[in-house]
Amino acid sequence: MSNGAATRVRRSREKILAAAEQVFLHSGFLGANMDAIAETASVSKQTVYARFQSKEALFLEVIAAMTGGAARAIGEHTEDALDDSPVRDYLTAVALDQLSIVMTPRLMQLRRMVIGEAERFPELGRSLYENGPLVSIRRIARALGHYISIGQIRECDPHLAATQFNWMVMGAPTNAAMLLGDSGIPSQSELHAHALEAVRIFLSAYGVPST
Amino acid sequence: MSNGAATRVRRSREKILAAAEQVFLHSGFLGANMDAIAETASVSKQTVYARFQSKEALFLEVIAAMTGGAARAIGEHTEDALDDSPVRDYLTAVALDQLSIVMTPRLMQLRRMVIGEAERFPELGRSLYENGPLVSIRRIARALGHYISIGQIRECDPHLAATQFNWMVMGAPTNAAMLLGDSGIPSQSELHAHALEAVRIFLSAYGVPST
DNA sequence: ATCAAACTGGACTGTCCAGTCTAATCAATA
DNA sequence: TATTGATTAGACTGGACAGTCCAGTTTGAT
Repeated sequence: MSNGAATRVRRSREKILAAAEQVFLHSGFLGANMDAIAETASVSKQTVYARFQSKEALFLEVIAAMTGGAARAIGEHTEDALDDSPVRDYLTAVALDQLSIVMTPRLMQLRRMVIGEAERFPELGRSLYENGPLVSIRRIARALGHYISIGQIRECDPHLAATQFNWMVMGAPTNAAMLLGDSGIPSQSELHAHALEAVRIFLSAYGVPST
Repeated sequence: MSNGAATRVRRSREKILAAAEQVFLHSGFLGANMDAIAETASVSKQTVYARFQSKEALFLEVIAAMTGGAARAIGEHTEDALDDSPVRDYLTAVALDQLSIVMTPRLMQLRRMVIGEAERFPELGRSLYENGPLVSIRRIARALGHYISIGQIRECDPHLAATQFNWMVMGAPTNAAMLLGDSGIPSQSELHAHALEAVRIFLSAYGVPST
């Protein structure tokens, strides 16, 4: 095999990323300490700097990896397959999926940190917005377009309606989690009830009476 | 007069608080620099430490003052006086008021900072939550209770309904502003349209058909 | 004019930390 | 076994910064 060294490099790289994620999420960018990251990764500081140019570069990679991971997770679920089920079922499934994927301590910590660093690293906020909420909204808008065309949803701007729906579902839990910490994340059953209620409200405004 | 010195003390105190607000909002707790605060306040560092025990104490006072100020601003408006106007008018007024008070760069920066420091200073997040959203929700819940009793709103849990309404109004703009920075704050006309639509949706779900 | 409290500028201390350097060790290949 | 590249421990540099100290000045009241 000609990959002995390469494997070692990849492994230490991953250990460092995992450690950095943990430390950064807990302490923020300025509060994090490169010695602590190296120690958490069980790696020498030198190795950290062999893999990553600087604290800032490491930080950006950690955030990019987490943001990308979350986007992929959202993308995998609910892959439009439900197009021929009733609107109510589709919306309910989307709402539950999103809540269960996003409302985790890890992603809420990521979000808190990105918001906190929005002044220093504005591109992170934009990236998280575009890879998170915006992706979901676009997907929902596409589905709503379909449901409008088959008469299960009133005529309306699908993107606006999708935006409304998205934040009806995500707004309350997200904001509570932002300000109250992980203990502000609602329980599974609360989230479930909240999702059903959001769908009910949305359909009573945008649904077609007949159905 | 026996207040010469006292006046001076109060004035320098206010200059320091104003400067600290500016610097902290821009750089966060760790990123802020006490020398910069003193210089911005046109005051010597010594004076800063004569008024405030430490960086942390100053930070906490700044946040407390801003949080309290915002809470007061929300409290002053919409002082329940609208109890005998139609629900639609009341909800519209509340929504517009809240958006215009809260969706300002200054309060959005405060919110970003509190979220970013949620790990270090959890009590700030709780305080902002209780003095902000929770106050509004309670007020709306009280009003909804009234409207339920006079038959303009369906039977329901007023607190839950108020929570839904609050986040339908505030969720989308707030979250955009958190991740996208001040440029993510919607324009006045967008906010206006958004408020009207939120009221429409809410009433189609919770309103009484007759009216 | 005198006094006391507030204030100033700036030097100073101690600490923390990003990033570098060195000399030695370890692991895989050939 | 010899070579090569990855890794390690830990010392070190330089800069930033919270908080203190001091010696002198300003301010307002008596």
